[in-house]
This record gives sequence, C-alpha cells and structure tokens, in this order.
Amino acid sequence: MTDTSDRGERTLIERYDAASIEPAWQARWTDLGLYRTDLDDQSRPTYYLLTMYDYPSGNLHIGHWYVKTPTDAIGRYHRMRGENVFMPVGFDAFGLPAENAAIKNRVHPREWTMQNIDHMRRQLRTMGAAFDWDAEVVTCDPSYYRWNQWLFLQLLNAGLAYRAKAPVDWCPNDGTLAREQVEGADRRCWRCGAKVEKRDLDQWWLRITKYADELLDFSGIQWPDPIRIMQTNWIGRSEGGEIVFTTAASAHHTGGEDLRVFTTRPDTLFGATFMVLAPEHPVVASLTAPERRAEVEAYVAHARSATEIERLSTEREKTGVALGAEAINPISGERIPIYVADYVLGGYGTGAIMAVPAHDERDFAFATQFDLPIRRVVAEPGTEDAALDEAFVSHAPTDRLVNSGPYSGLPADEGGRAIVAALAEQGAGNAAVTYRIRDWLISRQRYWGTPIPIIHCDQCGPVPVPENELPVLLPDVVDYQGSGENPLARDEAFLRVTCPSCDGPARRETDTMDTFIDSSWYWFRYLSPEKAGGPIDRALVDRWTPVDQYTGGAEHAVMHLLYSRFFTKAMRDIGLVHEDEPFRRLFNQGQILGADGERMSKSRGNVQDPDELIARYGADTIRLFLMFMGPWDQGGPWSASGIGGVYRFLNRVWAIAIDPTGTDRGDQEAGRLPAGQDIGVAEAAIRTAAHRTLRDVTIDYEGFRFNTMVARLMELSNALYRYRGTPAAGGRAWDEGVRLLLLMLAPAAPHITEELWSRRLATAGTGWSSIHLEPWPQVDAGAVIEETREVPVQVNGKIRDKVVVPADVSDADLELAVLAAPKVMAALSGRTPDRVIVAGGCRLVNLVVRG
RNA sequence: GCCGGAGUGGCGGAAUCGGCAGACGCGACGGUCUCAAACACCGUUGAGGGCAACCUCAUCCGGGUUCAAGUCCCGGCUCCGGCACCA
Repeated sequence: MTDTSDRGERTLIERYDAASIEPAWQARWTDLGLYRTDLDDQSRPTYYLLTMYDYPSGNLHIGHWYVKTPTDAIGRYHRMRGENVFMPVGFDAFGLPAENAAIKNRVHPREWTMQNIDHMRRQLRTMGAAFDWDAEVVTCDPSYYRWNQWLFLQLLNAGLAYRAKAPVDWCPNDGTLAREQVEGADRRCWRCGAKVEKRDLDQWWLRITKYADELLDFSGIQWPDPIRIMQTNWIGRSEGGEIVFTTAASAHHTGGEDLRVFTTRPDTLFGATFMVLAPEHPVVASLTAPERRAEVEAYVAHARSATEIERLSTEREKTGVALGAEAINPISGERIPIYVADYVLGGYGTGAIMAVPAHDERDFAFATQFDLPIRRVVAEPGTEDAALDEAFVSHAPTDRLVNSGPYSGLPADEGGRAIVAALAEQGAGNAAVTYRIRDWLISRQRYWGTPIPIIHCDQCGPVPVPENELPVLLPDVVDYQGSGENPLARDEAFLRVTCPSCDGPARRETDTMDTFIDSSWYWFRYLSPEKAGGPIDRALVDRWTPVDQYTGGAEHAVMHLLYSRFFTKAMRDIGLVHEDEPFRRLFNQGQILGADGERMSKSRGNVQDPDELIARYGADTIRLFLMFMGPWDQGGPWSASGIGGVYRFLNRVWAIAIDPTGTDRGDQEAGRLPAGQDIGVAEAAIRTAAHRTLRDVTIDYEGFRFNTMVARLMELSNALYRYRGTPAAGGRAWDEGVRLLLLMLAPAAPHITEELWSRRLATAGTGWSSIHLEPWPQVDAGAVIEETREVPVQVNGKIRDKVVVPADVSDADLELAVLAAPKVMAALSGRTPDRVIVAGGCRLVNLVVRG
C-alpha cells in the first residue's frame, strides 16, 4: 500500500499503479480474513453464491476469469446489501485428462493433478476475488471421495443403484474409450489407430428415470427458460400407448410371440403397414428367416457401430432389412412385414415400433425407400382422398379417422382412446408413458476416479463394502498405462479380498465412478469440508442451502445440472437433506473462445493467458474489461482490443478521486464550467448524474448486466471529469459523486476502489475500514426527477422534429405543442393529421396523414 | 440430424411491454500539449447524396402484420453450445 503521509509534498499527480496496489490489498484482505464466512452468523440473511468448480487442467486462462470475476462482483454487491455471503472454490480433480497426461508423460495422475491445483490456487488469488479458501473441496482427496462411496451405498440400499450390461466403445489395445477418443467416420482409436468395437460390460447405473416426472417440475426454482426447455426435452416424456402385436406363424417360426410397441399415436393403428425392430431388439435373431440371416446379421453388426446421432439423423437415407417374418395387428388382424432398422433405438420405448408411414415422417421416408404401402387413417374433413406427398403428422381437434374399420368417422383423439380401450379389454395394449432419458451409467473403466465400493464374490455375487471399511482407497502405485484391461484389475493387492459376507475369496470392483458424481453434491460439502462423521453437516445445510445463486457455463445445461437435481432429490428421499432442489437461481454465462473462434484448448494453441495482461494493466482492468465486453451470457471470441479504454477509465477514476483540482494539458477549456452553467447548475447536474447512475447500476447488478453497468460508470466518470479543475470540483456534490462512483465500482474493481477509499478516509482523518464492508448507497429520489423531457415527433412514421415539454405534460397539451413545432408544420404542409398517436407514457408522437 | 442460443457501424456491443437504431468503448481521422515521438487531452466518425436547411438508405436474407418492426408472425441462411465415457 502506498504511504499517504507525503502526498502533500508531491508536485506531480501520483499515477495509478495497479502492480503496487493489488498484491498489497490482496495480502491485507487475507490477513484480515475479510472473506472468511462465519457460517454460524445468525444476524444477517445468508447468500450462498456458487460458481462451478474447475477441472485442474494446469493453467488458469482468461475463460476462468470470465466465469469467476463477474460472480465475485455479484458476491461483493450482495455483501454490501447486508447479506452474509458464502463463496467457496474447489477442484473437480478426478477425470480423464490426468490419466491421459500420465500415460503421455509418465507422471502419476495424483502428482500431475496436485501440482496443477497448487499452481491454479496461486493464479486464482491474483483475481482479487472474495473466495472463502477455508471451504475448499478437492474431489480426488479420500476425505471427499469416501463420501461418494458412502452415498453410492445409500443409493444401493434405497434401490436407486443397480447393475446391468451396457455397450462401450472398446479398443483392443487401450480398452474403453470416451466418445472424444474415437476418431473419424471409420471409428478408430485416437491413441493407436486400431478399429474401435463395441463391447457389452456389466456396469453400475443410477435410477434417475425414477425421478423423471419430478425433474420435469421446475416450479421451485428460477432457472432460465432455455435450460428448462433443454432439460424438459432431454427427459422427453411421451404419453401414448403400448400395443401388443403377435408374430405370425411362418415356415421357419411357430409364431404367437408378443411384440410390444410403444406409440404416441394409437389412433393411427389401422395405418400400420409394417413394423420395425431396433437392431438391439432381443427377438431379431429368432424371427429372422434362414435365407435372410446373413443380411440381417451384417446389418445389425453395422448398426451397432453407428452413433446415435447418425442413426437419428433425418437427413440420412433410411436403411433397414426385412426379417422375412410378419406380425399380426391386434385390432385388424392384418399381417404386416417386420423390418430391422437403425432409426429405431433399442433403449427407447420398447425398442419396437408399428410404422405408420402416412402419419410419421421417419416411417414415411422408410416406406418410400422400401416401396411399402402408405395408408391414410387420419384426415381433415374433406381431405380423406387427398394424395399424401409427405407424412400428415399434425393433429387438430377436427381431424377424423378414416380407413379404420368401426372407428372410421370418429374424431382422431376419441378414436385413439377407443382403440386403446378395446385393446386393453383383450389384453393387447394399455395407455403408457415413456421417456427419452435413460438411467445414469456411472461405471468407468479408469484408474483416476472414485473406486466403486463393491466386492464380487462367486458365492454371494456383488456385495457392498461395509461402511466402516470406507474409504476404499485408490491404490497409489498402479499400472495405469493403457493395455486394454482396467488399471485397478492389475493391482493384485487391491483386487484380492475376502468376501465381507462369506469370508470366501473375492475380488474388488475395478470400475471407478463417473466424475459427474463428484459434482452432484459438492456444494453440500463446501459447508463442512473437514467433517469426518458424515458427508454433510445437516444444520449448516439446512441453514445455507439451496444455493441462492449458481453460475456456470451453458455447456452443462443438461447433464451436470440434471444430475445435481437428481442427487438432491435422492439425498432427500434417503433422509440426508430436506430440500427438493440444489440451486434456487441459475445463470449460464457464455464461453470465451480463442481468438480463432474455437474453444480454448492447449492442443489448439489458442489459450489466452491472463498473466501478461495482469502485468500490463492489473487485475481490476481485466475484470472490468471482461464484464464490459458484452452480455455475460453470450461469451465470444477473445480479443484484447478495447482493454486500453477500460484502463483509461480507471486512470480517470484515479485522477478524479485523487486530484479534483488538476487539469489536463491540451485541454483549452480546462478549469472552466460548461457554457451557461454556474456552480449551482453544475452541482445539480453532478448530483443528478450520480444518483441516476446509482439507480441504473443497481438494476444492472441485480440483472447481471455488467456490460451496461460499466458503461454507466464510464458515463458518470466522464461527467465528473468534465468538472475536474472547475469551481465545482471538490465541492459537496462532487464529493458525493466521487463517493458513489467508488462504492458502485467496488464490487467490480475491488483493488483500486479500496485504495482510493482508504485515501479518502485518511484525508478525512477517519479510521480505516474496508470499502467492501460499506453498505450499498441509497438513491436520492429527488435528485433523479426530470423537469422537462424531449419528445420525438413522427409524421407518417418518420422522425421530423422534437419538442421539449414539461415532464408531466398531458396528452392534449403535448398534441398542441407538437402541432406548433416548425418542422412538423413544414412536414404537414397545411394538411390536418388523420390520426394522432401518442405512444404510452408520452414517449413519442406519430401524426398520420393520408395522401 | 435433433434440442437450445446468437446474427445490429471497420470492431466489441446498446436499445427488446412494438415507439428517437448505434449508449459506452475500441479503431480511424483532425487538433492541443511536446524539440519530436509516445502518453494524455479536445473534437469528428453508420452508408450515400446535397452549397445548405435537409433528403434517401440501413439491424443476416426473403415475405407478412402494424400508425410505427432490430423487437411480433411465416420461410430460409450462417455461427456457437449440448446430444448421455471431455468436464
């Protein structure tokens, strides 16, 4: 900190020097424990502000600053509003990159991760953010992941975890691959280039589908519409019916087997002209006619290697193969051919559909491709015989069934219900709901994750590790180099155990957990990161959660944010917490891309390191610049052009606060009040500017509109700067203006404002206290009232003139003033307006004249 | 492909309960200061036309609704995020 005692002896203005101010204040704040939250303080309302924790990739880049510094401003603003703010940080420390780095550089994942965390901690401190470092969580620490294991066991007890097979992408050399590790259209391993295959493995799942309906209810939270829509679509609830078709007897098959299909349109049952099974459907093999076997098997094998995105593409030509078997329509008795096609997914609905090409776009495309009949069964009145050149999918209340036997003529909706009822009576169908969302597969065939606390015994099957034996520690020395096998399976000491239930020889589960588990409850742990007797401190959790405000990238819109909601509900049902939702309010900020418009990544070499910017401008300038760039939810490519303007702004603030009487070389008007103003007018203008800014900036902070917040502070500083060196500078209005400017700027630029604030206090001879503990100022309503206003006047929608009228003018008086305005009279050229439209609140007048 | 978002001066962006398009900043141009340059400061700056007062055009493209459209509706294009093992 700068010693202020010798200021009077200086002849030149002391320059703004961020490099000397910022580290000093950061150190002092830490010494004072200014941002250590007293979680037990009952005197103020709590405000839990959470920003998504980081993966410790090694270096903080400008994207981290973009995420964190506006969040910090929110926290500081709320603190000034009198709330007890809790803003923790931590590290999402398990995951693939550590293991990839380990394989590549022969560093242990733990070492790599912990070094990165150390480095990032130091870098995080340079932001000057008000993080409470006492609350840090590091997920790869056994004190954290043991509770992942504990929670898993509770979920297992509650019937929310189970074991089932799932296909994974498999490389013969490197084992399971993540999606991003499978490259190219021919699907090769990124590391060794081998052809990637699918392999079915027994894996652990969490029953998120049980909560599907509850997850569709957002009534308890204030989240942005787009996120709610995406989650709703992701869950994908569909109402309809299940209909049981029967296989027909044929030369190679006895028939009589049930084939259940799910449909959202039971009303179109009479229009089913063929049936499609997913390649994964269990009866595909047994239904296939011998002469079709080779073709069907080849098709199924090929379909399994395609991604879901490819399979569901409506652009791609439909493919499929006839099985050489038929199914019987339960209501019409009609026999229709059965196909296998990859546009039907094994995991959705029943994995089988009745295809109604007349009323489904995908079925229509398939039928056209394979020359199958298309039979209209729903029509708008009068269009019953109209040809179909595309699927007729809309259903209006006036639509009626046609070609539907006894149901023909019924309104489509009613007919659909009647058909379901008839089917139910004969045991061939029922109303049903299905979801797009699948259960959450949490098994990973990796080393660097939370070991799943299960022991496999030949006698007893999978047995949970007893709670008192937790944590199952991740062994330190393990051969995690890729070799196809699970890394933990190669550690004999880890692997070989006795069964907790029968004491016989057994082996540990060698899969680890998805890292989304870590992030599905970490905000609870922040409240008591050291607690040994359980995952959470119930009293603190009850007082502090749900999190008041969560901020993070929109790339997490669905998965992380949905898993967190699911976990909270599951923990509630287990009796661990009371609430239904994790995050009351959510804000998804945008993403900073590299200068090339691509996502910042080391491999692309487009990462912007903030360190050189800090050295040149200081943290406050960067913080402010990131907020000023544009709307926070937008992000965009990084460009430092413009940062100089923000730096100039801070220099002006510095000059205004430290030297009100100074003037600038080169300014011929320096020291003079603006034309036509005396001191009274000038001071009133300053007061109005300051309080209007306060009014607007407050709204901007509340709405996270940081770009306009900074713009408004720039306007205020420009307004004050105009009076610098004039008789109005240093007066009461000026002093209040400076005070408000600093207070409003404090959440966004904490260092320079703290420095200038401490100098003000020193000058005033008051004892020091931090600006960040000041209350948010009050708007003086009297100072913001305007006496007159300028109203634009249009003639036939084009601006022709402006009139200045009293602010409380009546519509009638306004109209008189408008008609007397010279340019309006010229534009009317003697004509009388046919209509006079006064926009609401006298914002604008439009005169409409014909001819 | 499907779901979600965005497209406004040379650039980042402002203005969305339908009411002055371009706040604020960058850049550019002119000037002041300086021996000079840099810094700083003052001014101009959407495009086109006109001596001027002013006029015309302009918010991705094409239609539409309206006294009035960046904003609402219909159709398209481009870019960004997600699509279940990156986090």
